[in-house]
Amino acid sequence: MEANTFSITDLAEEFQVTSRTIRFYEDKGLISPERHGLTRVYSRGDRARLKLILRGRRLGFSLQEIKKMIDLYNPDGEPMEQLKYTLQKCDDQLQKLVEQRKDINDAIEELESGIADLKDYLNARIAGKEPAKKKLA
Amino acid sequence: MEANTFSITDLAEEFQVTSRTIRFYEDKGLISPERHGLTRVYSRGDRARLKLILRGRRLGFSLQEIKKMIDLYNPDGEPMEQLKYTLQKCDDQLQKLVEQRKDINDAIEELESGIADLKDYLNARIAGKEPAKKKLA
DNA sequence: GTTGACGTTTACGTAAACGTCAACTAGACA
DNA sequence: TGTCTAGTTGACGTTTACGTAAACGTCAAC
Repeated sequence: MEANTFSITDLAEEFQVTSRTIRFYEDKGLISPERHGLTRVYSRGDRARLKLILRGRRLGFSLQEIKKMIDLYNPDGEPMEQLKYTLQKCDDQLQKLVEQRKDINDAIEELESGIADLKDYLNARIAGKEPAKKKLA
Repeated sequence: MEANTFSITDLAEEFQVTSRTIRFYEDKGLISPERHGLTRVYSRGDRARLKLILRGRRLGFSLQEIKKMIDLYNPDGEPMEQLKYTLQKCDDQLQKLVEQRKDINDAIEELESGIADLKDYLNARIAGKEPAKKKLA
């Protein structure tokens, strides 16, 4: 059977983050493992929560946003509010990402044509040996 | 005829940046206008250089990288070195942007499917909430 | 002679997400 | 007992691209 508790390095290794990062998340209130003395002991729930945090990060959410989504989740109550909040945030983030993608696509296009121009110019210089000195845009 | 010199606010307005930003670029050695007394006076060349800087920013280059590209440009010498450097940097940046785009596309996909799931779940909850009574769209 | 617009400098603040370092402790092993 | 390892805390450092404030100069207009 798999373990039911984990050390900080267990999780750090599993998810490829530093233990400092995990402690940082704790500082920010995103996760709060139990303690045996001073030592942090992570439950399966904590592990799942960390997974969620990292997933949120991958999707481009800020730690604050992630914290809100998690805070809102109350196992006793209706999950509606949390889900609605999360859904809204996801929609927002989706918009942001779509815009970013557009910006990046534009930049890529501009770069590609710029690169092509540069290459042409360099090739011409090499081929023509010494064409006239011209000004670049 | 158009003006041959510009004040800092001229350029700030033309390119939609704050004068603070332009001074910041000067701090970083990206541009160095003449002075009349203390006041900065920008030539057409300075203006063109600023344009290049902002273009570089749009394409996602750091100010450091932009500085190197500009520093390398020596009007007296062969432009080959500068062009090669710039070309290399453009290629690198292109790679970075392509990777970023991929990450963003992945995130968008994940978000979209997540959103769909959430919506399904919410709709199911709403539908099941008061089964025989009302139906909420 | 004062107002207002614009300019200058220096210097500290901001945001995000950690990294780095020093100093300390607790437990395990020999 | 001593040493190792793993863990802890707190505080400060890093990066990038500026923003903001303080305190002052300059100049033309009214």
